[in-house]
Amino acid sequence: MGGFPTVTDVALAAGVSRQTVSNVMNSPGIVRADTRERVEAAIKELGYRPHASARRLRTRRSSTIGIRLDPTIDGISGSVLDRFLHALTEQADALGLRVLLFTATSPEDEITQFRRLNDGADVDGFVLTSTFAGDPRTRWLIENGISFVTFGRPWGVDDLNEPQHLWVDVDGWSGLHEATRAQQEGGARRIAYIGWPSPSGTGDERRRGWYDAMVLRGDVSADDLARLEVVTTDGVSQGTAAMQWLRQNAGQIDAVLCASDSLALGAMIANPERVPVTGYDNTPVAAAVGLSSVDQAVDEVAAGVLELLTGEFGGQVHGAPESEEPRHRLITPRLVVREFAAIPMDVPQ
Amino acid sequence: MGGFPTVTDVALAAGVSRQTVSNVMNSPGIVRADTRERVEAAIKELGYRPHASARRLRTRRSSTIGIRLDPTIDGISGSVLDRFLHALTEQADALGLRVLLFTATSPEDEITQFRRLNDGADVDGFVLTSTFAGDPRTRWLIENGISFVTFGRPWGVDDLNEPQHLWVDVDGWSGLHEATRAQQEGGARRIAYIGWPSPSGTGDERRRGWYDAMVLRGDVSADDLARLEVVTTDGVSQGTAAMQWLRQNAGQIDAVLCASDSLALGAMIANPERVPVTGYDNTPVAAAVGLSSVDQAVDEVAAGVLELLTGEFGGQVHGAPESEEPRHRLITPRLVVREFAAIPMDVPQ
DNA sequence: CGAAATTATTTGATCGATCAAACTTTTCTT
DNA sequence: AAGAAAAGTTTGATCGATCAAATAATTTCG
Repeated sequence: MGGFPTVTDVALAAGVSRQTVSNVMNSPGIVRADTRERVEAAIKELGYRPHASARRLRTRRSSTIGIRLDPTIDGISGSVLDRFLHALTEQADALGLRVLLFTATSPEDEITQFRRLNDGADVDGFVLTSTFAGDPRTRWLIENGISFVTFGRPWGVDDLNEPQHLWVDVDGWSGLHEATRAQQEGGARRIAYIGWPSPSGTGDERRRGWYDAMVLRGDVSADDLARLEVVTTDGVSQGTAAMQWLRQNAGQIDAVLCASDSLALGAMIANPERVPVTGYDNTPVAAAVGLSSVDQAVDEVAAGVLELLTGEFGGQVHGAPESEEPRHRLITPRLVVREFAAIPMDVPQ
Repeated sequence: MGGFPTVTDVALAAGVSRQTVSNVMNSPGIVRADTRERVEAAIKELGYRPHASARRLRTRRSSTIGIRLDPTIDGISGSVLDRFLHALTEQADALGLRVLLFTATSPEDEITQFRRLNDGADVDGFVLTSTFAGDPRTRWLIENGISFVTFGRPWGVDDLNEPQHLWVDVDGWSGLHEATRAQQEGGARRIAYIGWPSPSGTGDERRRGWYDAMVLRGDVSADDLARLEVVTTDGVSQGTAAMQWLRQNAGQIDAVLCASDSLALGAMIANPERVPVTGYDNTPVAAAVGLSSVDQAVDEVAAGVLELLTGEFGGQVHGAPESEEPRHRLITPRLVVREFAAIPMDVPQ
């Protein structure tokens, strides 16, 4: 009755010592088979569950990773992070890891939180999202020897190969390249691109994917290519405006690619000719209104993040400095093609 | 050098005992002022942080609440839960509580997770979302004496006043009622409603809010009122279809209210006359495209959830059985009015 | 003023698990 | 078959904090 059973209770029931019970759970290999079975039976019988905090205290390991929950940024694209969070939680669970949330109002505040969670032994490491050039957070974590992996490559000049910085990212170039090729194979020649102002790490990558594919094909002049590109900040109404500009100034348009689903949604609205529009992020909104979109494959990202993080936990960080294992993962996104059908534009006939 | 400072280190530095240090942190009132200051100085000096797991082991309290991260359901409306999660994390933080995530594939699986997290002393209680009639989860939690609060009232017949079931919900009736009144005051008389099929706890509530306001005003006949209502499942294309149906069959329409932003987005697309459309949930999509919407006030919900949960932690559950404190909170949502301006429907002039 | 009451602080035990090292049993060598 | 090596199991100590009870310091009051 008195609370939950402990290792001692299990040991008593199975007729072995505490440590053997512990071994059955943590290094089953070193326990003789028949003993192990007896202990496992007792565990089941008593409904024993290890006390997570006690274990953490002793092992100095929390089996928990911390992640900051961003304030929903622009709204539509923010859902990528939600899906990532979900995938991360799910896969972490399968590895026996927990995901602890926290919030922060600024990078500096986030560093304070890092310190708090780390000092309190609440987490073993962190997952960072939305990194930016000269990010103070990664530097601080490296300096303090705290494990972390970023979703998003480091954008600083020298940082890309910093061995202490593990990262996973999605290959935006490849995503836009594939999207462009797909349209070209579908017969489109004059493919427009609505993107973000440079410099923007991710934005420039994506643009280059479109640009390279267009140049590779080579059936649009450089002048025309310039006319097929619109630069604008992110947002639905910006997408609408950009699309209107294109229709007036770019001549014939066979397809439109966008740097985000927000822009794509906007573009689609100002699009009575139903030119195929492709967005980026494959957000729920894209699915709902029937937009093609480049899917960031958050499952693979989450898997990569956990692989790197647990590899690190394995203790090889200070151990084998020249391990062959790569320090990052570049995930190839998937193009999701949808028909416009879902959204019957209601234009008076 | 050797790891982080402990209470003992602080005690040594301040020239007091471990326990006094502990008291300074947990019951500062019983420590003499000058002693307290000395200890606080030492804490600051050494950069001491209590070891969370050690404390949890001893106090048998984790200061952590568990919440299931739902798979993004319909996509657009799913973001309400994200915002709630964010608000919850932020406010929990201010109370010294942590938020731990988990996933589950079914209610049964979720119960398994409850057991795991509770037995392992990982969490002190749970927050449940998306409750439904006859929910097995709440019953199980009550039977096992585990603290929890639901976001969403219990929909079962007798459950509403079950004293063990603490809940916070948003008053959907009031939200739609206010939205209807706002349109009426703006001069609209024939206000249509696009809702979900009955029975649906939340859906029926919202519909009734519209209905009651319409009847109260009394300038639309019962027959007409019936024609102004469309029932459909949730989704953007369903919203579009419903709007088209209304335009053909409902006669003059001054405004349209919807049970969700998904429906509202769909309705708005099939709306060249620019009849005002109001959605529900105030999702980022609504903000992006300029839809009016009923905001669920997730901040208040989160505050209510934590109030109830920590009140419970305070230990009065088995203590004062007839406490005057209400066992639930009903939050009144806010109507957010937006102009259509953000989305210039691109109809050929 | 000195004993009782009150307040402040310290000491020893404990939460539940794992580590490190000691001990016992089994298996391998020659 | 005796001794060494390996495998399996047990014991005592420990992680860092708090609880409970004991002690010390201070205040109250007859």
